[in-house]
Amino acid sequence: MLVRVLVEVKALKEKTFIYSVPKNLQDRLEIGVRVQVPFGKRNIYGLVIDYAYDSEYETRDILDILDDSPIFSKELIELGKKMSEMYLCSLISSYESMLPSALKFNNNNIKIKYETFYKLEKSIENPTKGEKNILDLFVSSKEISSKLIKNRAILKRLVDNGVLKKELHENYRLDYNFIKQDMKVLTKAQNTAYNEILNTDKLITLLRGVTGSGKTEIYVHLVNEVIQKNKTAIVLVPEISLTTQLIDRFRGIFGNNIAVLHSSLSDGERYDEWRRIKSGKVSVVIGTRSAIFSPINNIGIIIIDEEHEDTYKQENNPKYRTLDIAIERAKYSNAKIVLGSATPSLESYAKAKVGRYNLVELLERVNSISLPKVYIIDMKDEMKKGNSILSSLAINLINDRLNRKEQIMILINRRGYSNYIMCNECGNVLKCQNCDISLTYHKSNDTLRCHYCGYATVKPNVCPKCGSKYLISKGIGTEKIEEYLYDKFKARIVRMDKDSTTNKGMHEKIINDFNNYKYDILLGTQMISKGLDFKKVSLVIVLNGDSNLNIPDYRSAEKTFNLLTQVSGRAGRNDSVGVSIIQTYNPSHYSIIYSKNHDYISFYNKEIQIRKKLNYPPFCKLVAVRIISSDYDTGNNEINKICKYLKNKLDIKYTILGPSVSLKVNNTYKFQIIIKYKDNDELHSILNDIQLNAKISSNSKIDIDFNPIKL
DNA sequence: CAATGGAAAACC
DNA sequence: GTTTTCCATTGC
Repeated sequence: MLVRVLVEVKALKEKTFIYSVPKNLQDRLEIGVRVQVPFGKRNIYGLVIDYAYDSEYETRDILDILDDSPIFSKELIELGKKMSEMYLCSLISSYESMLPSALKFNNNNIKIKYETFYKLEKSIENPTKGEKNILDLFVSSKEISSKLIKNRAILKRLVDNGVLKKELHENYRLDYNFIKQDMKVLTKAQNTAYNEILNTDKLITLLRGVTGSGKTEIYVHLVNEVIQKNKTAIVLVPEISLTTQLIDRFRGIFGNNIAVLHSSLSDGERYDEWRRIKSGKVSVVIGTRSAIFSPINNIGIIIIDEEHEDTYKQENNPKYRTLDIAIERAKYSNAKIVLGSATPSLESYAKAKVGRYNLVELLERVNSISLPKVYIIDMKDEMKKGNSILSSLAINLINDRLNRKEQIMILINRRGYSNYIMCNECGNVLKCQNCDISLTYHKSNDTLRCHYCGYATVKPNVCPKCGSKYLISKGIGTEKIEEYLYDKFKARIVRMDKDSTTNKGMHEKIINDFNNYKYDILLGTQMISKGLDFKKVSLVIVLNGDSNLNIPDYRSAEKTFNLLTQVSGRAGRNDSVGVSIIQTYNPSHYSIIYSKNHDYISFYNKEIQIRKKLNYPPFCKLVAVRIISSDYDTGNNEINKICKYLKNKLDIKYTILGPSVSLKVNNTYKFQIIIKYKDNDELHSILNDIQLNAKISSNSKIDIDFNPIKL
């Protein structure tokens, strides 16, 4: 018996090896188990990914099988192979991305926890009082946890005499408390949408529902329907900590029949959840993108909530798009896919409009609560009035809301105190030593920090270049706003950004406290713009509504529109009409104008024309070819070689942009070429060839990224 | 012509 | 990844 084994040697680009399986291991061997094999002079681990029928080499015997049952089903084994082809990454990286780290090839640190139980084997005559105490426990249940049995000595005697039998049960670290909730009756609009999703022949449904239209309740009903048919569901969310409300709802309905794959789970907890899923104890998995690889069978539906979010793209190998994986898995199990969003990505909406996806739209909020009124404030005018941070309208409305004991959310897209520190004498801007990025001042601990690499240093008193002591801070971040708000309003303010939420559970605490009206104002970065639903919030203010517009990316308008629409949807979700204020220096930009009226369709129509004119997705596809190098000159050299080669190989059907000049980040340089294409076949094999065969200097490496999200 | 060392290939 | 092989260079 021969098998193909993927060995755990990362430096090996893509080699699998054929081993023979000795007789005594043959009945335990299945595809998807991990094995120990001899490799050269040492013994290493590997994964059985196929049977083999002959080998041109002399084979050696597998030494041992590590798993009692395969850690990958056949479906997932095939998916791993497919991913490595699709994204031009190694098989190892494919499979590793699909596993909880506890199972990664050589990780022995995480152990399964066991709890000891006892089972009654036979009865005894004339038990002593102590024995009777123990035996009485077995009247109500067959198995009793060792935790409930106090008297160890008698227990041991009963086990020794064969009265009780010891059994180990796998124990899960997580224990959820939940209050059982009832399914809500769907509104007429929700019910129509629900039926349109259930009855479609198309693989993918795009559910566009304005904020507050009750998408979650439709998901609940869809998942319920799937469970009734004895099938399973995967529900994907962009970031777990921002989606607690959705999870609470699911847990309330489905109780312990769901597993949640948190980003903040410990490795042990994550392993436990993985095993609960694998053992078939749950029907629903809720999680972030990697939950798409859950070891769950017989999938009936895959829901991708907030489908437009960038977090659905993995940034390291395999650089997959969650939807692409969802499609593979849905096809395998004959499942449906639902993409949900208030502001679908242009690509998804375009596909839905031409009929490739089933388009379902929910245009009204539940109970017809009107969408917030949005004011766009031109900060150029406000500056003339001397309002550099908050406009007069914002100040008035904040005071008004504070008096009415209502809550306020303020979004500023930058953390820290000030953006950068500049010397007023020589104009020097203080930069990170590892990156070509200016340092942000954090007043709370008087440090300068690099938001790219994490470098931190105490703020110097004098300019490191000219020695002048006139260092001035420029620009505003969350810390400064917090200080300003406190001075101006003396209100109860809580700040939520990457700095105030580093400790485990802080996120939830801030959200809960704010929800319980322990604060008047929630101030934060992008973090507060998504998924949160606070009843008492009646005013939302965006301080630099145009900050995304300055980023040179073909999606910057889309990002701006999404952010502003999502944020202003936060206000007035209950009975009062909410108000949103967007402060900007670009009040006439279409992404801002259309977000004022929550007018996705007009935004789409405008933006799609621009995409067409400039030939950007959805009118073409993109792939980034990058060189990552520790040395500027070598990297520059390599990317130019590749660029030349590609220009030679690819005909005019392909547009090659770049190579772009690289900034230093964390002491490495990234050089990039973008290729626009429509038809992938020829390009894919050329890129594969480059990746496998191009001779690249040892201080550089090549990196290929289909559908890159950072240009 | 052996010794050396660094790059390339093999490892099943 | 470590070990082995290959091959060009160097030294005598």
